[in-house]
Amino acid sequence: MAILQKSIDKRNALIKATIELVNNAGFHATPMSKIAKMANVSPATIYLYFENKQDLVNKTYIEVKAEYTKYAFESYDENMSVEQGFEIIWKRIADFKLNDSENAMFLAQCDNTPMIDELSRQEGIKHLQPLLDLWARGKKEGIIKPISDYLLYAYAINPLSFLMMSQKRGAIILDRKHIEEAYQSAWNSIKTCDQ
Amino acid sequence: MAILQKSIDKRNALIKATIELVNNAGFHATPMSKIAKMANVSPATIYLYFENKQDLVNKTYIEVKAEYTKYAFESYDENMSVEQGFEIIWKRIADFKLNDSENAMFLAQCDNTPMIDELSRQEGIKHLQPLLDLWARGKKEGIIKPISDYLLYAYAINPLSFLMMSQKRGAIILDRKHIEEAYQSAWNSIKTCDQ
Amino acid sequence: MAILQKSIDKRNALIKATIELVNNAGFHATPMSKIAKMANVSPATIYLYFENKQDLVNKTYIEVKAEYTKYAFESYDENMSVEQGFEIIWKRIADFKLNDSENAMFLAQCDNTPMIDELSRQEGIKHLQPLLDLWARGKKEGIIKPISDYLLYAYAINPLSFLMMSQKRGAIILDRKHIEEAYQSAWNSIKTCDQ
Amino acid sequence: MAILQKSIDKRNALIKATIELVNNAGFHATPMSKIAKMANVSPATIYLYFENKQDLVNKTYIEVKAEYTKYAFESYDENMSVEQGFEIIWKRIADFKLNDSENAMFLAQCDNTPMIDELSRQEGIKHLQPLLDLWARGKKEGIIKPISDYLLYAYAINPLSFLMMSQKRGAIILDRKHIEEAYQSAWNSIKTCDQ
DNA sequence: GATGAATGAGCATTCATTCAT
DNA sequence: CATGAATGAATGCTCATTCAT
Repeated sequence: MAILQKSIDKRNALIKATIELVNNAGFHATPMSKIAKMANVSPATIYLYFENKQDLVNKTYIEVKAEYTKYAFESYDENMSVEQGFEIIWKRIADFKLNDSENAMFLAQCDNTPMIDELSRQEGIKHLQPLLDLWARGKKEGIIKPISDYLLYAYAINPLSFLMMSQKRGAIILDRKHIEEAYQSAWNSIKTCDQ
Repeated sequence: MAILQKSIDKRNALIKATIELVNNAGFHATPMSKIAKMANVSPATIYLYFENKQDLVNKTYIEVKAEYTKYAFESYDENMSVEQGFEIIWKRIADFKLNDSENAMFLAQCDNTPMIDELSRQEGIKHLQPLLDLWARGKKEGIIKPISDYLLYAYAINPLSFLMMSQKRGAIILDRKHIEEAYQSAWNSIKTCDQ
Repeated sequence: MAILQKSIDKRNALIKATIELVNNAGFHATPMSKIAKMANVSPATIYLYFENKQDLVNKTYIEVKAEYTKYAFESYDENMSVEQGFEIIWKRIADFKLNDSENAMFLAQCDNTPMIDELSRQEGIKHLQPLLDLWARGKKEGIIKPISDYLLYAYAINPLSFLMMSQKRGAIILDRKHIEEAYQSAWNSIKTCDQ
Repeated sequence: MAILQKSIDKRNALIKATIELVNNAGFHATPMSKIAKMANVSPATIYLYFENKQDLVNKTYIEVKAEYTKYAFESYDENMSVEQGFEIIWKRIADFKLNDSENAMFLAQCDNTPMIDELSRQEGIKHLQPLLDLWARGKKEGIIKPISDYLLYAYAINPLSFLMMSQKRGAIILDRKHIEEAYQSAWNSIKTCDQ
């Protein structure tokens, strides 16, 4: 195997270990030594790939966020109608949050905690642009309520994080029917009423 | 002042300090010594009121959660109509989350983090019963969608946490108009469509 | 024993351990844990008395330097003649350097190493003032060569450090006769020639 | 360039880097990786030329010491008179210490610190033999005081180290006049008095 | 010879918790 | 009740050294 590939593998193993351990115990309760052990490297090796613990978790956040948005928009096409486009994106996001729950949970923890640099947070937000563009189009067409994007996100997207956490905790198991109901609630909350 | 009152004051000071410090730095980045200093007591004194750090944060969570739900239901009366009752409760919750943001932020961090005992979490949820009862009535009357309470909560209530965090971070300032729009989205997402 | 005394004892034990260990191994090869062990306290206890390792060694330096100069000038009296005063001071310094060699060695290491803050170094120098005053008087009276104090110190006092180190290393054992010879050399090197 | 020359260059670069870095930060605060970087080689390469860090610093010491003594005796000739010979040697040493202060400072640090093997220290001393021989001759001729060579060195030579350090620290700038004064003090301190 | 990636051992420092007063 | 001094057990991070290439 190429030497470069080995490096990438190690980096990935570290990112993966970070996600899993931080999910289970939180940032500060996760020692570097444990991350190293889980990734099968020496603690010192982490510092070949990341500057320090904060950098490790920042980079992990950015990476997961990128993966998340890449997945979200993969099957979306700007020529779709607003409603169709929203449904496509929403379902991809639901898919990601509910199936790839390790990653989703990590993001939720980062987003509700002073665990991530403000800079990395900004970096992570940027990738949502296509959704904001879709909403802008929807507003112009009178299909989406003319309200702040923060409100739209709060009602259309963010509830999925709550559902993911609930499922993760075993409080509920989300089947196809739930997803459909959730989608309807999401759409109802942001579409203009007189449709 | 009664000696008992002095004790209560110290306990309250500890709870308050815990909230503020955990909000700013996270649970594990908040040393007991700092909490003690902010509450103007000796570190050892904390252990007269709480078993250990975990107990301190658990109890803090339960206390804040109780305060939260007490506030939420204070002006609600079971004789109100479902829609009226929901609006009353929702607006109280919005009030709490957006105005008493220290407390609300603390709850959000607890709810998205492995920081709280599962037991304490359960304990905290119980207090929401009146809202669940209201929803049950709404479903029977055909006013509220016949879907899982988790879904209802995810769409009707939880978005307020996201908005509170956004406001806390300075991304948005929520005025009366935003609140009204948010309420409409919340209601749209859970009411049955054919009204 | 008073609680205050116990504190002072611990602080002193730490200072003493620092001197001995740094003498044997150097600053960076002396772990805090070893210092703690030798002083019979926990590593954490050091940080109750000193801010960090650098602070510990700085404070140790200042303390030893103060002890050194206090000893040096103890039997000196400003009414003495220049020659008599110099002899008194010189012999006290010789006494200190050659008998209290642990302390003297520590000072020598600090003075020839980037181990001490520049600030602490300045602080340490201040105490030599009486000797400089004596030399000033000597120059005015035409007894001491009219040359820089640095030169006077280099020839009159500093050689004792070299002799102390040589003795410490076992290369020479300095008896009363050596001391007298050394004193003659010191005095010859700074007195004006035409006496 | 011959392959051998390239090797010598690397070794020299390592020695040079060691001196500069140890001067600035001390032995233990100077990582091998930094030495390697400054010498433009890989850390691993150091181990092709030296057994380990201790060996590197030992060899550096011996090399610098040899350079020092070579310089010191270069213009000395055994046929010179004792006084003339001493002046010649002394002035060469002063030259070295005050102009090649990087090297001189490194020696001073080694000589006042448990940084060097006792063996390497012995090795370094050997080269001073011509000076000791000169002194022996001087004693026989009644020109030099009949006292221990350690005393002679302490007063005649060692003060230059102190002056070099003072100059290095910016406390004094030594001009030709200072040097002449220093020489007089040195000579006064070791010559017999009745000349 | 030369390297850069890798590491185990070690270090300064912190912190939850205890205990004598 | 209340405390501040004390501590053992971590933890993040560094570094001399090795080794596959």
